[in-house]
Amino acid sequence: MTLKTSTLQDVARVAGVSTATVSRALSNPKMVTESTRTRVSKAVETTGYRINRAARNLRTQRSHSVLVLLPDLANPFFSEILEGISRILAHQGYSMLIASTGQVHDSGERLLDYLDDARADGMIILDGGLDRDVVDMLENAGKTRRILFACEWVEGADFPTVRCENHQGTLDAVNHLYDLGHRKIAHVTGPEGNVLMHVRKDAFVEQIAALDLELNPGWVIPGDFSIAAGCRAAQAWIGLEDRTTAVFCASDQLALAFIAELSRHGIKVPEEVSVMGFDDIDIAEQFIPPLTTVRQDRMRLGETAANMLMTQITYPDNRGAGNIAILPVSLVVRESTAPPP
Amino acid sequence: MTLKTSTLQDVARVAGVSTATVSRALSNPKMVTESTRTRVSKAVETTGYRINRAARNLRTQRSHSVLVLLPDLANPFFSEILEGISRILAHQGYSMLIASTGQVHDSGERLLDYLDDARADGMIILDGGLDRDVVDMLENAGKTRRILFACEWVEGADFPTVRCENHQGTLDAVNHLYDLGHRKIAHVTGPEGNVLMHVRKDAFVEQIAALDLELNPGWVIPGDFSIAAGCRAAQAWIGLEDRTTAVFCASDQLALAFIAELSRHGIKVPEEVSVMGFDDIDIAEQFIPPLTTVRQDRMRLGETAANMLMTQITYPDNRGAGNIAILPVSLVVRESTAPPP
DNA sequence: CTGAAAGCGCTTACAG
DNA sequence: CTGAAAGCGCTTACAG
Repeated sequence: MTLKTSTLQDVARVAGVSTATVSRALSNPKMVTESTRTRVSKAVETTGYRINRAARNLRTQRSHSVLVLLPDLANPFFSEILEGISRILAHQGYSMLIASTGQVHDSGERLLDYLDDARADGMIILDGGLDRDVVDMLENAGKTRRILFACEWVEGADFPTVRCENHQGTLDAVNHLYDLGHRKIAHVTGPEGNVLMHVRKDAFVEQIAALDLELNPGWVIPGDFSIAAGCRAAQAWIGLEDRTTAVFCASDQLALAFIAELSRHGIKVPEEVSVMGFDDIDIAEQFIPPLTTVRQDRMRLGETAANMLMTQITYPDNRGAGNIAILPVSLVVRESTAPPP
Repeated sequence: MTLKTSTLQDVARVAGVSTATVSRALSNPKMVTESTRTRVSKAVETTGYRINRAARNLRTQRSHSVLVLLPDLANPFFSEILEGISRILAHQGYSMLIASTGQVHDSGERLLDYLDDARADGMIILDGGLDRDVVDMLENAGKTRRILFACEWVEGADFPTVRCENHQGTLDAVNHLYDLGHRKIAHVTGPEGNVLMHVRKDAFVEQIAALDLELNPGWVIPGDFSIAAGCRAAQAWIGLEDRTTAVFCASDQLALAFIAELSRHGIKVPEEVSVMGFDDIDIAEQFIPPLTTVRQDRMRLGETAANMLMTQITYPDNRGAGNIAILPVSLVVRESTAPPP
């Protein structure tokens, strides 16, 4: 029943040394003699001492925590990335703060405040759709070495980033459909203004051209990464005068909802149309039909992001090296794609 | 390009008042005259002052953050609960720290440390499967008013909790299947040792008895809330000598994987067997067939949990009142259930 | 290797 | 209504 937690002072008194020595024994054991070390250890034990992080943070000007900014807390795509980030941070004694872009905005805070008010030493941003002025503010504040973009990024800004091979993944997807015999392929895009949306769409258009395939204007269907957009996109596809035999969706959530909406209209996948996603979220494999998709190793992405950020925070002057990591993707062929009817 | 952030001192100097006055003007505006207030505001503006939270935290002995403990960061069930929690916290100027039980353990920390080392003012625990000695430690430390269990809870411990009507939801599920004409119903359980597993299983067994239905020992299939367990449970069900015509799964993830595995074995839902879940995660509605399930309002659950915890933290002496909130559930009938073949 | 002392940036009784 | 001063609990040059 420890009601009042003990301080460094208490430990020092019990061990019969100064607080400076206790501090050293704890944070840099080899600076003190073996005998002091054991006396301090014992004193820590008997007093039940726990460091007060608020005090240490104030003194060292470090918060020992990192903010992870998500576009949307409800999207399961991020769960495993968080797992990866958290694993690395915990290992280094860092805590993980989470916020979503919308809520930071709604509560009237500025993103930069997290860094400025000593709440976070750095941030991992998973939202490439940040308002341009927010991005500018971060950049102008000279905080680029405390910020890292993961999955998404901001074109033209000087932030380190880790992302996956979006371009290659998209080519793989289109080629897979082509190899199955599809010649009319549609694309459901991510949200307008999002980098991933552009990269994947551009790669799609590029490869369609490279394969010398037809591409009607209506075959590029605007969406975002949500379930609702997938349903809407399916309705748009159904309404097409000249339907395609295959559809490449910019995310799994989109693809799953797309297939579900088709199903509600009695259209069967892959018998009547092949559908692919991007991401390989957990449920993709359990869907009926199991979803053909492009796999991103989200755990590794999270780990890589956290490692890079920790390095930057620890060695802020190490400019240049390791500013960008691009992780491989892999095509996962399952049953939502088949030769055209 | 603010390189050095300014302090209260700087503001005080510019405004021509003491730091005490600046502090008051900022945190308790009505304590100072209108004219001082405007002078301070201007000084804040020109200096670009942001409060240093580490300093405030040390001084006030409050961290203004809350830890949310998840059993598993990768499970999408929690995403929307986080959204609810985060919304309330952000509104009150609190930050949200996230960790998973496994990682706290792996990194050699004790859960109690978050409270003891001034990292968090309170915690919301979403993991009822905590080791008994961890729970005892939390209870013995007298921190029960800083901790709240949400969704899950610990039997016999004196922690406030918010949860949903698990018992009623289970009865609704069984009754729904009964009303469709099912007389042989199986149950795939949650993880051994988990409260929800017990409550739902007991309610299931109770209602089966109340309806005077048969219940073979093999019809209660052990699982956990994961996808893998759903697949395993399906295999167990398939291997049954005397198969049931309906299955009630303790979670949606379980149910979705169960159906997927059946599908791999050529067994159709609901034509050959009806399957239900519990939770109503986003993807449930998009599954094929759309999943019949018991809906928990996860956003509201998160909001309620956060509100209750904030009240406890703010008024720690308000014992007794509002120690438990039980939220209603609702049956959502979709297409994974039908009359028996 | 160890200690005395300053100081990180706030808030809050205590006086006036 | 406002200010001078103490202090939250650490860490770290600076001496010795």
